[in-house]
Amino acid sequence: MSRPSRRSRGSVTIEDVARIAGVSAMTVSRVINGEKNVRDTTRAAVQEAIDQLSYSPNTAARSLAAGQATHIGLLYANPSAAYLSQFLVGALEGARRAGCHLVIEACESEGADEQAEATRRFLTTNVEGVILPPPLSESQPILSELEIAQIPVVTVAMGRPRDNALNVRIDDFSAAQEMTNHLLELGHRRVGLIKGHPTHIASIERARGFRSALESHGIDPEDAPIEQGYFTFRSGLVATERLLARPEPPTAIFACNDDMAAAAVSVAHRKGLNVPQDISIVGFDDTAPATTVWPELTTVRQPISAMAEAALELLLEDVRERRSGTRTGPAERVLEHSLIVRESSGSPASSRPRIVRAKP
Amino acid sequence: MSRPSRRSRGSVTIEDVARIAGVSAMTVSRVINGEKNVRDTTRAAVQEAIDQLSYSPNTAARSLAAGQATHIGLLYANPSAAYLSQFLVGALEGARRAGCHLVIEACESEGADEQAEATRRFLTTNVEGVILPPPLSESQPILSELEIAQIPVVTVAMGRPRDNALNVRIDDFSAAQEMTNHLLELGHRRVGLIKGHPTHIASIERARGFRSALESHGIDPEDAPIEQGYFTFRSGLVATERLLARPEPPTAIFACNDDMAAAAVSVAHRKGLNVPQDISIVGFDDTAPATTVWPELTTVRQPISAMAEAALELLLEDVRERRSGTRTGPAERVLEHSLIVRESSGSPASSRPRIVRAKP
DNA sequence: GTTTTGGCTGTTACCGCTAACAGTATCGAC
DNA sequence: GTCGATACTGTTAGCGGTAACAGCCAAAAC
Repeated sequence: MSRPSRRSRGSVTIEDVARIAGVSAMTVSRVINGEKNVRDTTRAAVQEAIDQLSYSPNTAARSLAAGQATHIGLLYANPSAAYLSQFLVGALEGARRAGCHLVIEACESEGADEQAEATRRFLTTNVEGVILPPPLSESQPILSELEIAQIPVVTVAMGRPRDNALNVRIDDFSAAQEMTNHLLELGHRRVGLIKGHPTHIASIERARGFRSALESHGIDPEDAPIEQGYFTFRSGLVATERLLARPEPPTAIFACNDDMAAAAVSVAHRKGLNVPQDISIVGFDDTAPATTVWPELTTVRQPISAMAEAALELLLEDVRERRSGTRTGPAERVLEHSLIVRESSGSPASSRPRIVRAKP
Repeated sequence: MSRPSRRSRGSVTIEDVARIAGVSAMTVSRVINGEKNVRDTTRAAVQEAIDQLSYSPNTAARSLAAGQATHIGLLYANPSAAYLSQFLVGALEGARRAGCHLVIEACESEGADEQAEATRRFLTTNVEGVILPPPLSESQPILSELEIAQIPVVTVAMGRPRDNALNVRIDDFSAAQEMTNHLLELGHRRVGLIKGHPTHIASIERARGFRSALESHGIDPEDAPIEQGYFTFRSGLVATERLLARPEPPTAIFACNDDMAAAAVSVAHRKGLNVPQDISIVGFDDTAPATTVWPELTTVRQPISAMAEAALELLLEDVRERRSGTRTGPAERVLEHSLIVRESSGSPASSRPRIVRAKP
């Protein structure tokens, strides 16, 4: 039991593992990093030593020695708070695993010049790659500025991948289709849509999915009540008012995110309509508002945290490849979504009376 | 222009700065870390070299060499998403500056055993200190478990600091008092309160501030309509229903957080009441719901990000002190809050007619 | 048998920074 | 003039890993 050296944290190091396993530190390093060229028996011995000491590598030493990316930027703008916090949790987890730091900054302005300016300012922090969650993933000024700086970028939830780009998304088209089918199968025929922000490709994809589902059920999408929204609660209020003011108001409303769906519920209640008895309302994203309003929203779950992690992974891979000169070009990862049915959707009143009448 | 060494990132190092400034690397290090014992002229020369090269220290090398804390835990449980994301942004910024990593984990369960178990599991990740934002800052099972493990802890928004504890908070009592005064000065006399979660000291402090303000305006707090809430939107709905069902409903409602205030607005609308003409509704925290509902909420701004940063700072200081054996004992930091007046508060109907009548 | 090949492992030299300690210069005190 | 004390600055030796390269050895090729 030798006295630990000067600054030792008393933590388990790769040397300790090497000693126990009877190999060199380098071999342990190889095992940790999953390199091949290590005999199976050796690998097993090392692994056992690692488990025995419950060793975990020091990320600081690791990134220092390997000279890997240490700072990854995350530029965000005011998505819903719920979306952001989930996204941050995922990105953080990925950053911890990779041993890199997240430099996060808000870019709330909408003007092209301000955005470009903010991006340039951001780049002075020496980040080696940038993650752009929506809505900034669609911001041309920012993307151009990053391209000029030759910084690798990964966009999240961008529908139309750029050339040479990294992107993580879900299949918005299919998701919207499934949700619309859910409403149609409940018996709804007049289904309204509150679209998302018009410049977001995700909105366009969701609207396409909506139309496609209607068509496959023999309904002309041209007749469907559709209102423009902007992903904000406020825009949801306006759109819902318009939908309900129509001569033939819809019996179900599909809002392109949960914030707008929550707004729709609020308007419905204000007009004395019960959800889902009088009107079904469904959302998209499965963020906090989906479960804080009453009734809880039927919605599409996006794996937001996982998307953030995937984005970070993709980005780090690209940074490494650029360093070693082995670019593999654009990459896109599409993650799984799922339909979450809660209490805000049900059969329309027009189809329920039949059941009532069927009673003796 | 010598060829850079093997793994060089081509980035500016402390050596480059030292060369330009004509001193040793150690002196540069001293300047960076703000140590005294550096002559002013030397310090200036170094600073100039730093600026000239726009040098920024490599955090990995720094934490490796200094052996400082590298992993700080953040255990959270379902506060409002808005609160969490702001908190994370602040904590992240602090972590980046300090060059440490944030290990964050959710602990949603409410049971004491599950919380203790989750805490123990969390501790296997070798974090050197833990940040507890509300509501976990009040969780006895977690605090006990951390105390057993002898891990430094900083609580956020805990009203009653434990012995030997680090805590960051705002002055909830004064803030609630100011908010209540605001309503009273608008002319309200029947002001209702929706309390926060009963076990949170912050709730108790806010209720105390509320009562104190009433008293100083000659109103008996015992007569004030007060309902219990739990900081959730749902609980706000119930509490508001009760308040408005009273024989003499309040003309103003002070909800102890924004989520409940948003719920109050929603109920008021459902009952056909206009805000603030028929009823004033104010919140607390200034999180996202405050500005997503209509009308926007008058509320108290808590500097959530700054609180997170302060918490991290306090914690790291403590970790360092423990290492060097110079404990300074408990520390608390109280940050400034501010009253944000928006559209959800106004004079009560009963006091407005007088103004109308005063017209010719 | 010798050479080559390729899989596996160890050695060395760092990555960029800082703790600890070892000077060196300056100044006042004796 | 010598001696401490004080203020400043430099040197050395790591922190805990990994890149690059140098072996070593058995199997394959000549």
